[in-house]
Amino acid sequence: MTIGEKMPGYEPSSFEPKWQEFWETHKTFKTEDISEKPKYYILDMFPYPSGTGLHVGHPEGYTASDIFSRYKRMKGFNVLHPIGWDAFGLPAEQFAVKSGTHPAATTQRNIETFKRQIKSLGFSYDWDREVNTTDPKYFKWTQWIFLQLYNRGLAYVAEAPVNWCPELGTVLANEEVIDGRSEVGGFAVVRKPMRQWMLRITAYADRLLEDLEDLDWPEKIKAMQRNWIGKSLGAEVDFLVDPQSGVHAKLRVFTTRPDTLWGATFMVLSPEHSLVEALTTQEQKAAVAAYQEATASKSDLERTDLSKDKSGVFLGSYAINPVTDEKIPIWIADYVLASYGTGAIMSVPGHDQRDWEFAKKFGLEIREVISGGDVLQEAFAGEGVLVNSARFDGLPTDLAKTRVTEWLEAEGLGKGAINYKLRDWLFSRQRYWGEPFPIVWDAEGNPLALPEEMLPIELPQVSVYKPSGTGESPLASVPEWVNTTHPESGAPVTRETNTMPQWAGSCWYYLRYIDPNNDQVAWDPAKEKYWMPVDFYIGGAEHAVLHLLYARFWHKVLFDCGVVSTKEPFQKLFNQGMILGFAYKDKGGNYIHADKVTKSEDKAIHKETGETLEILIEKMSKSRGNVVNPDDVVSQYGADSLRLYEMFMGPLAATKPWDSDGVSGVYRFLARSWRLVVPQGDGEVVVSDKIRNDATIDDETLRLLHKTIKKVTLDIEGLAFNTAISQLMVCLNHLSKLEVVPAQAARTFVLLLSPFAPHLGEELWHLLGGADTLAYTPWPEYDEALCVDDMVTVAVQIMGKTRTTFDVPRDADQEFVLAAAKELPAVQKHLEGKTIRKAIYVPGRIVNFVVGG
RNA sequence: GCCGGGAUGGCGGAACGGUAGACGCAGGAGACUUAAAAUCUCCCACCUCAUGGGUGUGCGGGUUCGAAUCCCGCUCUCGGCACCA
Repeated sequence: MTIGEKMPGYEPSSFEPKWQEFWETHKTFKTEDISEKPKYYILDMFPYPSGTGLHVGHPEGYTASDIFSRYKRMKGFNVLHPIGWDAFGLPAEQFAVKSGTHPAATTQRNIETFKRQIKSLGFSYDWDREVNTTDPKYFKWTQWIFLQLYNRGLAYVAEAPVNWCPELGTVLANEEVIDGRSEVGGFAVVRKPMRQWMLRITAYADRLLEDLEDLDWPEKIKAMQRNWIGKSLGAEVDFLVDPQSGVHAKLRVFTTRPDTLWGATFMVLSPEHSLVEALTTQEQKAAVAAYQEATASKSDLERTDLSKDKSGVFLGSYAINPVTDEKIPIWIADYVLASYGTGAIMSVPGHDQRDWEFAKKFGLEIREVISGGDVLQEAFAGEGVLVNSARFDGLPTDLAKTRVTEWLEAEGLGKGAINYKLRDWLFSRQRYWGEPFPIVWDAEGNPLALPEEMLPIELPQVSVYKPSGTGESPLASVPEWVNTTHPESGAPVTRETNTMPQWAGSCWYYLRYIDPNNDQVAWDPAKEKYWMPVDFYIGGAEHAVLHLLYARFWHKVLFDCGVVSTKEPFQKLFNQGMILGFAYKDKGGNYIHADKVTKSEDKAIHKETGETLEILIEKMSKSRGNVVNPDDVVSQYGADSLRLYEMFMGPLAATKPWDSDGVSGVYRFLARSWRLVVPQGDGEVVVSDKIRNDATIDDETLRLLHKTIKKVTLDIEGLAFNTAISQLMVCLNHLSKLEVVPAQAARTFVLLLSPFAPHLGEELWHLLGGADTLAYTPWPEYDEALCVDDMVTVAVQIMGKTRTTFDVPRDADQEFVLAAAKELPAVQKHLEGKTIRKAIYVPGRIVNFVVGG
């Protein structure tokens, strides 16, 4: 689109940078630490400053939170709206490995790009509160929080099978492994035992679950967290190993179905179970060893592949079912996981599909103990009534679970138990670019916490960033850093060479924003009390379990330490939807970059070959060639148009495709808003003489204005920005047609527009005689009485079919309206020869005649 | 398989149980212009023997004077989880 030649048209580039500079130099959005005003803390999810810069998906959430922030300021709130950088992480380190550039330099450059881009969109952040997780002044306190965890026994070292990624040379958390491959890079992941720092998040499982109740979060996210924590109620039951086998041991199992105990016809241990060796008979030794080896070399992907057949090996020995006293065979199989429950199960093939498949394959007995299905055809896992279960026969499932558990406890055979899917959090990484642990090791191999006064523990300079491949971080190859003395005893010690995962810095950044420059404490308690909790947290759903669960965990620990005043950090959470982009594929199935495509009508044509391409709507990514850069949109249409389009596309929560043509629509709206105030002329920017201070507002305009204030206000509160914008369009369409525009009406319109298009808002406000900035001008109020019309259009239906409409006074009574409706010619026609059986009038809405005969 | 969302014109999307399709994009017609761009005005679900009538919110039922909206049963689709005993 070319901007009209006549000056002074709507030219965002002529004033957008000016206002950005104004806000910056006047510190317009500087937040008072503590104020008499009510507080409102609105937070964007912590961005990772990647090398590729922003794409149009990023500003969606930022724009929404900015609109809300600006609105809240105008409503009289003291608003905390900060931004910063989650800047540790793998990409900068991988770049360092390849190029030798220090990750700090890469990080710095990326942050500058992000800042430039973000600032060009006019977001109202308090830049004095910017934080950066890689800054020693910041990670000093990340390390301090780790010490609090350590001192409370929540951080420990364990030799644990971990997700080892040879390609990345590091271990990964369960959450960073997707389908047996690394989330970053998609490399294969194998299991390998290693010494690792773990955080005891499982100790908080119940609180993390229960406290979800009071949070104003999307149900979907709560469900995902509940699912991740995976609380199961059941029982632990002890199975005695058959004394004839010569082994005196008990096998403990966890089951959620104690009511099916009479149907347990065999047992299965995980291949890693500690009693496997002892329970393996001589004849089975070779087969068992081979199976264990095969399992160990399998990747998690192979091991969890559902479509594969059940596999397993008989150990040769037997256990005694404690309720039937029968001998049942003990097997190992990889469908039983070492890391869940006790690593052993009682197999009830009649009532568990996995056990059923296993029994079928190996010819094991399937016994029905719950009636209601046909266990010869498939396992019956539903609820039913107990059979073949001695004195418990006839009990329904739920009652039987309780009764059997009570009986097991009384008999000393078992007890009620709870299990969680949630595992402790694997907290160390074999990387350079992360926070060092404030831990040293003594000569005996005991970890010692360094005193708080020594923080921060900074990263040393290294010459090589590549992981050694042995599982040690690049820090291990810096002896002058590793070898040190203990500050108190003076004894020689070695530093922990692992670093913390990227999640560490983002677990508490929202607390640092409250008091970002404090070098005495992590944050001032009085300020924390004033600002917490975060009132509104906006970000993508990709953080549903990882970041949000970890941050909640840390927050609860800090709460127990008495350093935060709320038990939850984020009161309200909202996930904006993903923005997709049009992608194009040729006949060969290759993606064609959007630059090489012309769209005409509904077809996409390859500019060079003329081939008609397939049009797809997919997630934006470099490889698909469908990334839209906000810089391009800003230079073509201006920041306000980008912001407005992001919000106008559809509901904030919805996934929606970016259509660059759509930007021109909102651009045209902003240009018409400009022309409402500044006429198309040939000279300098002057306010239109149609705008008059002395003009009185006609009734129709006044009512439309109040309706608009109401709709925009309620829509902002409900995050329905798309419909707020459409109402502003309706309002402007009307104002544009007026011969004389009362200045008061124009000013109100500008105020309502300003959170969405703040640059244009400020510029027009200024032209209309407003003082320096409108950022703190009170938000317009509406009069409910002026939000309705005196005359309303009522639809007239015969048998629920609309036949015509007519206007009546809003407060006309039913009798009058029904009588008037009957007289309408269009109604008469349909009533002819018929009897009105029932007449309904919904005031101001509809008349419906039910007829018969 | 389990848990969540969705499905409305050519497209993005609006609609307290009450006139389905607001607002915008694309498209069409016109005005202005030497012309184009920009701007402005109007049209724009489908069918039809058009001042009217009929059909329409993924499919099939139901509740109701009245259903895109509520209930029951499906289909398709997008996210997430997935051998968790």
